[in-house]
Amino acid sequence: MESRRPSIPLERMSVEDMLACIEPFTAARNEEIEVLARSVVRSRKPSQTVIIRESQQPDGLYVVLRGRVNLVRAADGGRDLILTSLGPGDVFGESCAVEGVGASTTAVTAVATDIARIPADVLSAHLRRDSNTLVRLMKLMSEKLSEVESVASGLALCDVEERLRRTLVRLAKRQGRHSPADEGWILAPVPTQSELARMVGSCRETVSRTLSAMARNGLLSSSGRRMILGETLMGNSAAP
Amino acid sequence: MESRRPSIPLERMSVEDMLACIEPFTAARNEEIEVLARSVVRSRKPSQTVIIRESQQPDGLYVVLRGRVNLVRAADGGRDLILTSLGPGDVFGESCAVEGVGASTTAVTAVATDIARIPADVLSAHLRRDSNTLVRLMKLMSEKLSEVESVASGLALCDVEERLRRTLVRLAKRQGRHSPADEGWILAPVPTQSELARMVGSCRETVSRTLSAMARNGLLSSSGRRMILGETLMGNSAAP
DNA sequence: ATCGGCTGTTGTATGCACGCCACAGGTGGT
DNA sequence: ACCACCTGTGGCGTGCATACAACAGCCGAT
Repeated sequence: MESRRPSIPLERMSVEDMLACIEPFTAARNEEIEVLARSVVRSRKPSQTVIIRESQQPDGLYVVLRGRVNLVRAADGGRDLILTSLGPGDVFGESCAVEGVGASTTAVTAVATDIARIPADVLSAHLRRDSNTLVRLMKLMSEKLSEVESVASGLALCDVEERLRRTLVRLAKRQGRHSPADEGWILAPVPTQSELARMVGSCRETVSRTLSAMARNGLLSSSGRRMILGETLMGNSAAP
Repeated sequence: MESRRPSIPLERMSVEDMLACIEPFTAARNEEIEVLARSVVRSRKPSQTVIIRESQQPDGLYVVLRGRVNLVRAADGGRDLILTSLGPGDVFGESCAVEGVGASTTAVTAVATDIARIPADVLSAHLRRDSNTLVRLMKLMSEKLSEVESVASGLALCDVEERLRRTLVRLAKRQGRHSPADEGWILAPVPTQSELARMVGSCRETVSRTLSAMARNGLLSSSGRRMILGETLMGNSAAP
């Protein structure tokens, strides 16, 4: 959910500095940051680890320091949909602050990931004292809502190619970097094709076919774990 | 978003009483309710009136008093998706409280509708003074998020019949009433089939066919603007 | 009233996008 | 160098959208 790109990786910063530079804490008072920092628990999770389970109350607010975490809805039959893909600086588990409702999605690491946890009671106490954080948390939620609405409307109104386009653009804007030399955006490491398929609500085979077609048409070029998105793709950001 | 069912219709209550009994204001102090009430503007809108336009900042928080309002994402080509359908007691336009982000959906009346508006500046001032409302507003948003996530995952993972089932159940639980005599839930007035189609991301014809099939199998029975959903349908509320 | 048009609702055929199965390379990680 | 996990491709079945057609209620116009 973040566009900031700190010069030092988050996992090597002090806990205080880390908190101070991520939403929703950027406007919190210093003493509040210190109170929070004292309770933060950091840990490293292997790939495919479930951190929060759907419909259960999360035990705190989590911050992704390194790696990637997917927010997922699963159906019986093994199929599922990745609703959001979170990278360094993003937070999840906000619903621990809202009493009475469990988490709406399952959070599972896509790769080996470093995370930080702020215990639920510590966060709640902080929110009661500092409404700046509360407002910013609400802003985060409204951005997330808008994103999920885009996913939903895309599924209903667009074909696979269009959905894939938008997903790649979103990923590039958040995690990629612009490269004038290659006149495009570099996206690395690219998620696997089956992961992309679970993001756009399709199957691996179709994603493979569609990506090849887009590469043929000069919209992108991929090699190994790198992908370069042409400027043509990045143009349209308005999304139904 | 509400399950309360007041004995008196909202549009006939005093503004103060009306505010006091809807979320997110149920925990607001009395003097705050009065301050808000002084600025509330009520109005009646004909069917198909656009109240809030996507990507534009709403001019206030709206309350549905009577009728129905759809939150919609439109694509070029006339096709669109109804993400949420709001009835009496529901609110929309929360994003007027979050600076910097426009509305994520267009709000349009489905039928002739009475609404009340709380101007954006009055609401913001109130939120700064009373964090109870802020917290409840956040809870509303998280419920909405969860609902939209259900829509998205349904579109990706379920066929039309299953999506229609869930949509009907949602509508019945929110607006319908239980009738032991008919051993089922009475849903009246039912949205038109084309409206249902826009809710489940399908087309009018398919909805018609699917409803007939469900009626044949005894899952529901419909006559005119009334529909009775059998207990069988209402059972499963857990949703991927 | 009567007529015509308009809007909303339901039913039936055709075509296509895309999901599923199967198999063959290719690639990265340890 | 191995093995597990990716990726590319062909074929096939089908759910569902597109399109066409028919009918009922509603309203204003004459």
